[in-house]
This record gives sequence, C-alpha cells and structure tokens, in this order.
Amino acid sequence: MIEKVLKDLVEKPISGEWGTDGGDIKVLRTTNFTNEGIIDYSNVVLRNIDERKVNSKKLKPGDIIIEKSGGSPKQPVGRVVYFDNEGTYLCNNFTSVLRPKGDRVFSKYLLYILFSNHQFGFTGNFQNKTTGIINLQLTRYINKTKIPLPPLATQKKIAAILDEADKLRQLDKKLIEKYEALTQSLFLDMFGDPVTNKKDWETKSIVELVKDEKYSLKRGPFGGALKKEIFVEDGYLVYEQFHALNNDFSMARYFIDEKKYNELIGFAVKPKDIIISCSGVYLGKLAIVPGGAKEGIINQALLKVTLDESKMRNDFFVFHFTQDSFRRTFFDANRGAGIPNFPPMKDFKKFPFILPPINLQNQFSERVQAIEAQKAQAQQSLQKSEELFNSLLQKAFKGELV
DNA sequence: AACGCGTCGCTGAGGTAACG
DNA sequence: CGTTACCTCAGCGACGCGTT
Repeated sequence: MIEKVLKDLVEKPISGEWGTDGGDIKVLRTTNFTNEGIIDYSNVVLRNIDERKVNSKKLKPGDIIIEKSGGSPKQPVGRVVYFDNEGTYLCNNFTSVLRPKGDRVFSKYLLYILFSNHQFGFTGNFQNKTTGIINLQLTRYINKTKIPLPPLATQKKIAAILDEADKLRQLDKKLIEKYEALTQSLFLDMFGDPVTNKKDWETKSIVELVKDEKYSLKRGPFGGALKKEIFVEDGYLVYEQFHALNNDFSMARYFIDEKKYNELIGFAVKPKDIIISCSGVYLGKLAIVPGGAKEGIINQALLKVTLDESKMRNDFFVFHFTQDSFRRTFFDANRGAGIPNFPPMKDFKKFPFILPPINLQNQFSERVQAIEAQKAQAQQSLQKSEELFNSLLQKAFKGELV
C-alpha cells in the first residue's frame, strides 16, 4: 500500500476568522462539531468579516474542517468534520480548513482516515498542552501524518462502504429513539392525561398507595447526618441524584460503615424502591432501584417511595410521574425564584394520582417491558453497528479495506 | 499579515447549609 | 424536621497579543 504524507494531499491549510459581532457571514465553530464527522448547523453564529477575507477563506463542498484548539482531557484536539454545503460559510480561528487535492485523494475518504486518526488517538501525539486549553500542532501534524493511498477508484469504494456502515448505526440510533417515544405514548393511549383525567379513573393520594407512610415516603437525612468526614472507603452506598438520573446504578462515590448505616436505617433503599431527585436541573427524575443494587441509604437530595404494588405498580407510577402534564402541574406551580426544588411534602401527599384497575396496570407494565426488551435489542444492534463501523474504519486506516 | 499560544469567565450540575 | 436557597466545582468555549 502506497502511503503519502498528508501535506501532499491537501492545499495549504486555510486559517479561520473570528470576525466581529453583528455581521451576516456564517461562521462555524467547534460548537458546530459533532463526534461523528458531521456539522451541526443548529447554532451557527453570524459575524462581520472583511469581504476580501470572505472570498479567500470561504468554504467549499468537500472541505474538511479540523479542530486546532479546544478539546479536553478526555477528548484530544484534531476532530474533523466534513463540509458539504453550498452556502457561504467560514470557520473560526480554533479550526482550520484542509482542502483535499481532488486529483490525488477523494475527499470523503480522507475525512474517514483523519477521523480515525482522531478516534484512535493519534492526534494526541501532536498536542501542545501547558495549562487549560489544548492546541494542535497543525503544521507538524500535516508534515508527519501518513495517509494510506490506494487508487482514487478504490478510495471511493472505501468511502462508500464506510458511508453505508455509518448509515446503519444512525438507523439503530433512530430506532432506539422510536422505542422511547413509544413507551411515552403508550401511557397516554391506555390511561389518558393523568391530570385532566378524562377517563374518570378513581384517584388516590400517594399516602394511600405506599406500604406505610412512615418508612415508604422518605426524604434523605438532612443537616449534618451525612458529612464528608464520616465517609469510609467501602461499605454501604450513599445514593445520590445521579443514580436517579439515567437509571444508572453503576457509579459509587461515598460509603458509610455499618454503625452509621444502622443509625440511618430508616433511609435505606431496597430493590424496587423508587428514588426521586429532589432539586436542581434534574428535579423529578426518578428510577426504580434494580435487584442486586448495593445496599445503602439515600442522601438529602433524594426522595424514596416504596409503593404497595398490589395497588399501584412501579412502572405505572414512573410513567405517571414523567407525564408532561403531571410535571407541569406538580413542579412548575411550585417553582419559585431560586433553584427548583421538590414541592412541599404536604402538597405531594395531597396530589391525586389516577388509579386504573390493577390488571390494566399489569398490562401496561408488561407492554413497557416488552418495548424495553426491544429497545435493549436495538441497543445491542447499535453496539454491533458501532463496532462494525469502527473495525471498518480501522481496516481502512491500515489500508486493509478492499 | 498570519500564526501560535495561552486563561478566564460563564454556566450547568448537583450536593449542602441555613433557616424557621 | 422539613423547606428553601446557595455555593462549589469542573467542563467548555471564547480572543487578543506577542512572535514569526
């Protein structure tokens, strides 16, 4: 396989322009970069830029934009996106334009190679980091980076294969989104809007739906009960808001010892308990504690609800709770000037939950689980298509594809 | 004139203290 | 003890200036 230095395959890089506020020239920034090589046009700024510069630096379809400055410890600089747009666009100073020489290299092919360069961490060797911001040594990168270079026709084939693989994973992503929408609409289909309750279900307060009011409806320990000093290396887990956010129970930060745990036993969570985030941006996000979750207690920012599932099923509660209409009435009505907080307990205890017959709830629960199973399959499929894309990328990168 | 190089303010996230 | 509001931390994206 022939290899060529990147320098020989692109024109002299075109640096970006900041411009000044208030103009009408569209400028692409690193904000517009996605991690998939695609430009996100949803948030393009308009700037004032000298006409001569616009003419000399204007992007052309097939250009590759590379991120020179920015990044983070987890994400090296050197990300690339593909420009494929007829409009007048410039890019900003944190980026540079690499314009492929069309007679030597197929633009989309080069994009994928540079994309994998970043993906597999090679751009990391060309970083300059003193403090904070990270800069890409673009000249060195261009002079040193070797690109496997099959004939143009082969390059086109490779790009087409990667395009296909990319399409596949995008499809899987869409499928997952569809399943998510499906569970949301299922609740409305079966039970209607829980606030207006047009279907005239019986309603009950949360107090009537939990096992016993004293231990089943509990906010985490306040005041000095959970100070950093009492935390130990390992032991009983302190559940925090992030556990409730994405149903993610894999993270663990703080632990308490057995003595403390026994003191605070009233705040303990068991599998099937529901934990609800009580403040901040993620107010009201909730999760069902899974079987096998680590033993522990909730912190102050969480509310624990242990339902009597012969009356109300966990799944039903979760979806009732996440309905827009419920959230609007219950949370927004109580939102003051400060940061959002869970409304007063007395209001929560009064709030009417619709309570359809348990067999309908069971049906709902079963259907949700069926959809979740489908979604899990789609997620597996996504993982596979991601793997496929990456392995193809790797092969292309090594010059082994086609 | 263009390039390379650093840092700081904003804001999202979310845990924690003060207050009644 | 329950409610309300604040504080901290860290990620992230912006620009201007000295140097080539």
